[in-house]
Amino acid sequence: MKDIAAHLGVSIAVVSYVMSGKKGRVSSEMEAKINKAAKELGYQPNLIARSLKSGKTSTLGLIVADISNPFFAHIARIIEDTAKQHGYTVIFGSSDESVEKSQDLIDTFLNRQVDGLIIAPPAGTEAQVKMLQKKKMPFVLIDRYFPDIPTDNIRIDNFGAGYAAADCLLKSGRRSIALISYRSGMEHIKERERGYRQALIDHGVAPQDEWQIKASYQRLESEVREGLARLQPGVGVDAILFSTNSLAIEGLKQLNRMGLRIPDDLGVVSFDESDAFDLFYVPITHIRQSLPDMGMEAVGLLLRHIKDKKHKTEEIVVGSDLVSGASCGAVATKMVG
Amino acid sequence: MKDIAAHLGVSIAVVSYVMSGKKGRVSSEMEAKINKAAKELGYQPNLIARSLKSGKTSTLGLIVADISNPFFAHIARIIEDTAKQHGYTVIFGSSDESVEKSQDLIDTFLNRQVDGLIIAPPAGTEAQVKMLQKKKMPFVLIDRYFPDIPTDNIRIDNFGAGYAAADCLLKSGRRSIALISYRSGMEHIKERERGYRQALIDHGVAPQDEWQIKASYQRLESEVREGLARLQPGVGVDAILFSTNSLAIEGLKQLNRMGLRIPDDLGVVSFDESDAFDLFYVPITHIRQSLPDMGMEAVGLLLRHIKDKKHKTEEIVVGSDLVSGASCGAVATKMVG
DNA sequence: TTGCCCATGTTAAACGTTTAACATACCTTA
DNA sequence: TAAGGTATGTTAAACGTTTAACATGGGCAA
Repeated sequence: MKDIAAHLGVSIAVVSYVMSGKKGRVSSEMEAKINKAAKELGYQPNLIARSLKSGKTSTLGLIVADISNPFFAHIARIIEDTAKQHGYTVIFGSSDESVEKSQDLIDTFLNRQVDGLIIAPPAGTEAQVKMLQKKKMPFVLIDRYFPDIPTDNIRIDNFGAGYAAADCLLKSGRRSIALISYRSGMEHIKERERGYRQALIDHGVAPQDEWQIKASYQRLESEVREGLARLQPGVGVDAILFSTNSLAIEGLKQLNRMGLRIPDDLGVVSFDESDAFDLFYVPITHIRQSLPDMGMEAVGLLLRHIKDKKHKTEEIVVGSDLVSGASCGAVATKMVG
Repeated sequence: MKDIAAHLGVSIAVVSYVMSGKKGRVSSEMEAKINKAAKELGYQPNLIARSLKSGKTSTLGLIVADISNPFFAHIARIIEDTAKQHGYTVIFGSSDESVEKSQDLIDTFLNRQVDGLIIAPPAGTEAQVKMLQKKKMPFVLIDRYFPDIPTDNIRIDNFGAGYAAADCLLKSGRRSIALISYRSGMEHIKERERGYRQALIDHGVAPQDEWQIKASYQRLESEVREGLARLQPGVGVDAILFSTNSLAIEGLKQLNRMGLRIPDDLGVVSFDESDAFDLFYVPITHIRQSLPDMGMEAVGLLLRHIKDKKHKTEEIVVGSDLVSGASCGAVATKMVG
């Protein structure tokens, strides 16, 4: 801008007026001259300076458990696109379900003056969420949420989805159904568990504690292995419900290794999507969450909150549906394609 | 900082000196007082202001074809981690293999004053790359590269990998081997094609033009379908080599639909990794690129280039290997696990 | 005692924008 | 013709840092 002003022998202010598109502030001849000079000199605005002045960065921070997990990668893509449509750029970080990394990322993003945050919060980060609220930093939670802390959040009907998943297995005649989930105790997982239990009860099956296997994010492989050993699938239980895609992928690998056939020896249903579910020798029935809706709603809600700081908190439930493969068991009737 | 200075009745400068860790510039009592006040008042540095002054943002821009593609999502994760270790944050964007979107992202990132860029460039973006060079903006290319433009870049030995992939099929007794790849004409794909052809020739098989199917990124499904129809797999060709994971996923879905059995009716090898390859009814033999190396080297090289603008360009070839499944055809001898 | 140096703190300019407040000249209108 | 309005440009302060240059006072050597 300085160069343009000097080149034309005018003040920096008038250049700024035309560059920032203020109408009616400068004559049209001057505007033309300045635009011409700007093009010639290849002017590009310095967004950092702009941000410093305006206090806005047009940047959103995205914190997920792991960007390389297809579930989050897919959401990230939607968020990126939606944010761009509104002139925002996204910076991201992976928390690995760690409280410390999450705090670290939040601090980093705050220091970088992001305008808002989209977070899939790890278990145990209630304090971080409250801190954001105290600082009046706009944010929305996705996928997970804290029932005791009212916040903007986007999620599916986890109870209903858990119910539908178990229901599918029960309707196929399965009676002893295991649930493999994360140990974290996050509410969305608990809801899925509740849905699963209710479905069992509604079908006259008493849920057994030993059917519920918990694995930790950090030691997925070994704990899934131990869990499966305890379950004795095919003998002890006749079906398994996985509450996330990563659990299912790991579980299916091990079931393959154990030589179990699905759905003959064992019925299987999972949450989330994966190319592997579609291409498995029997397509895996799974709960599909509407990731486009989740991402778009998250950005939309966040931007509304950024623009109107007094915005009351909203909880948005987006769609999910059961995609029928043949892994439940009733091959003939369930196959969809 | 202003608050701290006022609170202590000192100048802003001395606060700045201790906050930015300048040693020997301020007495230790003063330093202690200021640190205490900073903690009490919850001071957090404004990185935007810092950046404006220093001209450095400690931010890297990452441009990939699609962050929701597991290949790029995985690289993104490595890059994120490596960048964080060095105090850098990553902003990302997906080009969808579009020249315009790529230009758009580059412009956005430059305006945001990123310190450097990591780019998987779409076909036809030579001019963009040259523009970056003219502006002396540090960047490194990953996965793809332009043979006519010397740039920092990280890639695998695409010729060797293509050769190894085809070799595996040939050694299993396949003679008519199709290659399905992207139409883009990017050098890394061409190299894979050259490797494939050379392997055929070395095994005394004359490559047929009609064995080479090209699909465009934007119309993947229909063009793969048409390509497969022309190939008549199982009749016209006895094996298919896919040059990327997305092509393979799409292709395998359609082969399933066509009722073809692998490896009995058709041998298959793919590039890249996927959970679906491991969990397919027969594990898919594939070329695994060392993503950790690619990501870490990319960040390392970029930071070297940022620190030393006179750094001469480097081309780094990272490892790749053939992960044997049973999809080549020689089930008995090839199975690995 | 004088003169210097050193340690420590302050002042002010700068980074690239934005924008309120001011200045100027011209045009109306009565 | 005078008063007021309008159109257009300039000045300068501000955003939150950093840092060169300057100021001050005390300690030390000769």
